[in-house]
Amino acid sequence: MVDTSARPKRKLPRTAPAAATPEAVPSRGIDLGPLSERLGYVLRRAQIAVFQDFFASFASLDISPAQYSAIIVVDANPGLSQTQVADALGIQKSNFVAMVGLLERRGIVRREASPSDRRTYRLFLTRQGRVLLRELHAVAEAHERRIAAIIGDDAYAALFAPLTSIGDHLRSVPRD
Amino acid sequence: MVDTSARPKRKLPRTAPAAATPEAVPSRGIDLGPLSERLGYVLRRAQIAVFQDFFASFASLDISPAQYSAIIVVDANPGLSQTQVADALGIQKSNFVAMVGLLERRGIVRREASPSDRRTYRLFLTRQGRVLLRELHAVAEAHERRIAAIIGDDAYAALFAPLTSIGDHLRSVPRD
DNA sequence: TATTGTTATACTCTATAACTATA
DNA sequence: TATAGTTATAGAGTATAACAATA
Repeated sequence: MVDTSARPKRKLPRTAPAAATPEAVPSRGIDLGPLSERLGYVLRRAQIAVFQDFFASFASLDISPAQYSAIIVVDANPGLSQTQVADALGIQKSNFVAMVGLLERRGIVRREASPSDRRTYRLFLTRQGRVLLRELHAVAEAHERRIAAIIGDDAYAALFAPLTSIGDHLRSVPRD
Repeated sequence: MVDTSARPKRKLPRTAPAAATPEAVPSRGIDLGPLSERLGYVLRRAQIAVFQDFFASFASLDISPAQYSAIIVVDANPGLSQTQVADALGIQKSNFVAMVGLLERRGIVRREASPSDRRTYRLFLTRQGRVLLRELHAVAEAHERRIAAIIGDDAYAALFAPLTSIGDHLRSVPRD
């Protein structure tokens, strides 16, 4: 689930030379009407901007938001199965396979065969993965501070509770 | 730009029968560590939840968030060119072509040849489009009230300024 | 030369089905 | 029968290149 848009393209395009800036900035000279009072629109714009800053911040480490979240969950819960981590992140286990494979090839995550259930792998960070994670956290915190600087520390801190609440509770609300 | 993820698939899948619920809910039994203090993560989760509610709300009218935003901009700025509307929404003009075509075929938007510049079309809502827009706004407002009910009216109202600010200003912040 | 609308194309993310090997 | 990991595949969104008509 947690992923997308602001997406810098990884591979070099075959017919195209090189990506400039992803997710172009909407022009500000045109009346957006009631759009600025629609939370979905405002939320989406903010999320794209934050992800763009995230991508720019982590470009040198070549880590995406989705990878960062997976590394964090594996670190906080060593030994979880791929399915458990995928569920925790809200992504399909089938789509998680390639990501674990990549993190494993990069020496960040380790798959360990479970002794009790030979169908499952238990996931751990490698030592190198833990070192990387410290670095990632430092970059992420600078990124957070950059956002806080825009809107002020109090407004920044005040965003978490309502946004988390929306993410947690909206799905189950009945439609009328 | 403004669009995506929570995406109910429109067309019926060819190899697959039917989509159940898009963007699965992350399990809440696992420690997410510092992820819950990363604004990007929280923002993304909230945005997906809000878009899911939006899709559910507008399913019967078959209008996506991107279409809704385009209809609003055309209504608020009658006679803009496709390129201008695409720029205002932050989407590529090439990707806007199909959307205008669809809205035109559905009788919501009208393309009118510009008398002064024969390369451009001026976009307008049809009468039917304006009727639809009123309906869309009513549904959208119910959707907004549903969100406000989760976190309270004050917290809801307080989200707009900081989120808009982040969306407007983050892109131009220099990296260090 | 530059721009508008357009087509074609590639890549990413997401969702589902189906397979295998286990349980 | 059911589940874990995997593969294959389809659909949607987005980015770029290139073209014809026009400026």
